[in-house]
Amino acid sequence: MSSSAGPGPSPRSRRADPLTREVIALIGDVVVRYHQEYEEAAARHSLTGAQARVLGLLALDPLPMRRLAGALRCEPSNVTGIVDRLEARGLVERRPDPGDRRVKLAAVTDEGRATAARLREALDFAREPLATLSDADRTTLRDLLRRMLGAEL
Amino acid sequence: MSSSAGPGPSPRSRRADPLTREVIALIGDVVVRYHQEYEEAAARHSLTGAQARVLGLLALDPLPMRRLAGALRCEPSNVTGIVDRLEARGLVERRPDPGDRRVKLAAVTDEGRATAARLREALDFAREPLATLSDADRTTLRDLLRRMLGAEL
DNA sequence: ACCCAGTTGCTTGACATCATGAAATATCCA
DNA sequence: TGGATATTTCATGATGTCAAGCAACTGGGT
Repeated sequence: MSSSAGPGPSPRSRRADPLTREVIALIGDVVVRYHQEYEEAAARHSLTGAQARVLGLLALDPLPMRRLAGALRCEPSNVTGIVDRLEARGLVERRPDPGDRRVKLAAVTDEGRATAARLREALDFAREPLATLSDADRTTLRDLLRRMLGAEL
Repeated sequence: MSSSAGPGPSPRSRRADPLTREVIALIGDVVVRYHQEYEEAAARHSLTGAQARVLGLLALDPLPMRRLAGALRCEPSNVTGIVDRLEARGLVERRPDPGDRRVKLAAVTDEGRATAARLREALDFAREPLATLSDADRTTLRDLLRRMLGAEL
């Protein structure tokens, strides 16, 4: 993992200062809210969070099961069940990969695409809190988040 | 919510501008990374994410099961199982509430407190992509997140 | 005071989903 | 042919919901 964590002299004596701790706590709050609203939005469409994530990914592009597992960061055997349930509802279908008969491509159906689109609209939540920020603020926030994430990507 | 799906001019007319969409996407990335690191840090202590969250809450203060469920935003019957598993490991104990014999207070044991402390250090350390931001940047980020979250709290 | 009904807090049970890991199967590739 | 890869199946466990149950608190009415 990130053993590239800088020239830190002592790995754990590194107690964060109050400001950093507050930012961490705030990010934690954001994460909690995001997850909560994501699950609720999915539930409004009778989907679980995992199913909604898969549907969202497949709406962009069909994917082999293995890649789907990679995107979700879980075992391929887990994806089998999630796609099974989406397929049982007619939102997703499995298609053969013409180039490799071992591979099955998961792809959204028309109904699945429509559901994914409605779901995305429902995810307005992230937009609302942002409404209180001016354009300049949003730009600042974007740059800070970019740098934060870019540090280890 | 948006049941205003009438014969609207265009269903996606309330499409957010590109800047807002990018910020939303970045927040999504932060959420994904945060969760991943949280789960990994918990796993390093042979805990699940839910168990780690409960342990972290109880390390601050003993709580009735009901309040714990409220904090986790799940059903009380679910908390029973999570606390059961923590109790089986000696990290948490159930104590009677002197004021109301129906209530059971979940409280960390000494060992639980120690585990919670180690866990928190691991999390602080893991979330240190913030280190790439200057003090001024962090202050700015803090203020932006505060305003974003404060809007609906 | 008493008792009874309703409410509240927690647990239990049945069930669905998500997640892992090991083993089986089919296919690819060197 | 033999080893690697993609998917599935099975067993298992954690998390989550809901309904039902028990214990304890609370508020009337007598």
